Amino acid sequence: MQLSCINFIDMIRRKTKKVETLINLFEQKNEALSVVDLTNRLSTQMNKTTVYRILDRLEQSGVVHSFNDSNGLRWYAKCNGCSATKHTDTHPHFQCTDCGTIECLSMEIPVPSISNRQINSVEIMLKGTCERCIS
Amino acid sequence: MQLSCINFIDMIRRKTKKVETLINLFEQKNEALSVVDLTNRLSTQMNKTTVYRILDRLEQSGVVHSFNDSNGLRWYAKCNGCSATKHTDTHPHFQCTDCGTIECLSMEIPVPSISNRQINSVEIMLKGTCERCIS
DNA sequence: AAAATTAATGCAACTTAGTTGCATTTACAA
DNA sequence: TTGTAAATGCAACTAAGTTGCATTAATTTT
Repeated sequence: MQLSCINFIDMIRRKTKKVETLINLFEQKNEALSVVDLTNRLSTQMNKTTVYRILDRLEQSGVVHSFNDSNGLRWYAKCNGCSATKHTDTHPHFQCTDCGTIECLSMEIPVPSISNRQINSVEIMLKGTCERCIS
Repeated sequence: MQLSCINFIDMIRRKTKKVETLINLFEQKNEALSVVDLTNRLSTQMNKTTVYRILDRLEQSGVVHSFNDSNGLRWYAKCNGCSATKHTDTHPHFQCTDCGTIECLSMEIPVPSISNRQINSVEIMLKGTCERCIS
């Protein structure tokens, strides 16, 4: 288990088993997870309302961040170096239009500033074919 | 009326009044329009199913493109230089977190390629405070 | 111009992601 | 061990978006 996982658990208020279950899922891969997928996979272990609420708490704590894909579905992915007060990890995502998987990319994409407007966050979604589906 | 409006009408199969009504709304400003907003504003003139279907046809014809905001709502904005077969206008958008307005930006944001993956489209959403709300 | 054909529209019912209120249970501190 | 606050389950709800089917409107054909 990585160091970040320990931080995860420290950040949130109560270290319930269900919270740990969700955190472990995020630790497994560097992929985003859709809420629909999570509620399905966890349907025997917890109520869907609980899934929504734990994800919400994890986001408030800076453990994960959320975004919506082009189908309007909500996804969550773990943050790197964020906290409850400082959400700075705004990495781009890559969604494979074949299998639907969303990867988190570590690259930095510089965005020019715009006159008369204040930019607070940047959401970048690249779409195409992933490593597995390309071959 | 701009030239593009004439092209708009030529692209789709039938130039019904309702189609023209929608196209005119997109011509008025360089802003994206949410489907929710459109169905509300047009509720006395046409059924919401019709709004959805006209928008769908306009997108198929390359007249507009759609995307989802971070609340999962669908938005449409007019394309520049697209057709039914060639969708190349992938300009970034700017959403004001105060008033919710989404502007289309004409800037080009270069995105580096990624190894072992094929990128087909790029969706960029900048979020912050717009010209009107900043003052 | 009338008939035939095809596309567009309205309406109602439906699907599904996400939310809310409230009662109950669990975790932690005193 | 008891009290308190947070976490959970459940059921009902909201709202965006979709579907099937009957009807209407626009084009084409005769």
